[in-house]
Amino acid sequence: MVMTASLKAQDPIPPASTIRMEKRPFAPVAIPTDLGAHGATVNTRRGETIALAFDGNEAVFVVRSGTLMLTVTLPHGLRQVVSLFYPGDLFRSAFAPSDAGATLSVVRPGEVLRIRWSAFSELASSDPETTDYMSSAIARQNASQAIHMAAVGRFDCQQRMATLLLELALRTGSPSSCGGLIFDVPLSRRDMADYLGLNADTLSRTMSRLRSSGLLSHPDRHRALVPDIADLAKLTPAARSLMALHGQSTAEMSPFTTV
Amino acid sequence: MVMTASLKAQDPIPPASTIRMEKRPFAPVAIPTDLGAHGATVNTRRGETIALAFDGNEAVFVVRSGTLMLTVTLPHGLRQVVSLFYPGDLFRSAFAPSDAGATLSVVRPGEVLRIRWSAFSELASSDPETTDYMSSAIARQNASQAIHMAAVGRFDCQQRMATLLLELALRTGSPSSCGGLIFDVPLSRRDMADYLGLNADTLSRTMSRLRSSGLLSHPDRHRALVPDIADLAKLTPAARSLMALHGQSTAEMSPFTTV
DNA sequence: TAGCCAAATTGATCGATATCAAAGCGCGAT
DNA sequence: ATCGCGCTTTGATATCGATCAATTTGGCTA
Repeated sequence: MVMTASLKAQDPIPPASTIRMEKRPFAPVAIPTDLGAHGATVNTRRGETIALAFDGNEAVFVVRSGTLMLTVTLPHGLRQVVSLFYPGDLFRSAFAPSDAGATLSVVRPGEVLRIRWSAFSELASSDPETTDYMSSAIARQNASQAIHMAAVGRFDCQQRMATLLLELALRTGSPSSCGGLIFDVPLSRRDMADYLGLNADTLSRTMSRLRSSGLLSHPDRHRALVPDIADLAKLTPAARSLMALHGQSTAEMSPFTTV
Repeated sequence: MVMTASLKAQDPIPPASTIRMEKRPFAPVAIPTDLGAHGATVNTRRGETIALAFDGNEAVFVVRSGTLMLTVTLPHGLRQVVSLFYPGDLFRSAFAPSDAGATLSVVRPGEVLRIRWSAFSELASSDPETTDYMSSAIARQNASQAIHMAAVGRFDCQQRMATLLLELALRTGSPSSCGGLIFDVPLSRRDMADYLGLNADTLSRTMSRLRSSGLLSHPDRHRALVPDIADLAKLTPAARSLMALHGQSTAEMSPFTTV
């Protein structure tokens, strides 16, 4: 097949000299169980926009299930999906820039905890469990954002696509009956493109290419099946980092000793 | 002049419908004065790499003066400057992704406070001033990162360049004797390019274009003079957000009522 | 001051991705 | 079940920025 040629894998050359940190796998800290008592539980519907402030107060959102997305829209319709929030993630409304058309919206329905910032910060200063949860969630998310930044700034089209798919697979994937990993792709093509800093047409093309090379298939429009996740991982320079970041959150599947 | 034609300004159309937040200018919270007692003061030299961990412990770095930069380097030499840290900013080593060749280095010499994370987090849970400082610094930096993300993901070459220059001007600029704003450009062309997700050659070209159109001049290599900051602001869709973010940190200069 | 090396500039060319346009398809509404 | 709209796919073409290569500049050392 013609297009297979362009699907070259990355040389697995780790830039050893530039790695200054020892391995520090992110030990995920669980959401404190009693956090729900301090705010409202919101059942989110797909596509819904979540108001960043309520009653004029700043808020914190804790994702219990489902997926949220933070977008900014600058003049001329320049739209960028800044980050995705998965279960365990935390978002404070002050993280959104002012004057940038920031919105928080739902890409995968689920349950979100909404807590006033004043209440949350007070709790955080008295309850160590909440403090730990907050700092570890923020640290993990910042690290994740750094990878995302590198992908958008430096990867080519296919690398970006592979990065997103791997991220989704690691975060929300589960082993499928026919081997491989199956996961939701709750974002529209446009949202994915805006997340990756690409044009939606180009993204669609790239996805078709991955599909026709057998790395990926679509049981239905918002679902993806990756027969061999290691093959996908070979396509993105961020594979190792991504696995260090979200690898063990879904501990039941990890055929990653090969990579 | 021929090239002036391509220097078209942005229509100042605010995407009103997408702005969901009221104006919330970031009130900068000062670095607690007694923070120095809990860690070491490091005098940074230009180009120096700052070890992210010391004695095998995680650390927090608080920038008192000068500028730091966080870089990741993924396989194939893909290098991305993730963010810049200015006075008042705070960086925790766990914010750097693992397996991504992350380094923290000095672009502008100054003074950095280095505190063990264990000591800092303990302090943060007992001292409200530190708590406030930490959360507001992190919030501001996250918002800043969102803008940066949009710039790298969606802006063209000139818009990115203007965004960086405006950021530097707002953060570190001071009024010059000949009118206008003068500021250090401590980054090399390559660092700027890696910050903006551009090629260094392209960046140099863009800069020459700005220079020859009179928007910018270079008294010397690492210094820039912007005669009219409003003209520069017109070139980036992120002008308003940037000004909301760092505008008032240098309160003495703000001829921005025009924008 | 001369000499050397790295950084920056500039030009010529190429290519990846954006753009524009036309089908195709799926999903919700009636 | 059918209709209609919006999302997606795919093709043809244009374009911006990357790449490659040749100078030029600047800073540092001897």
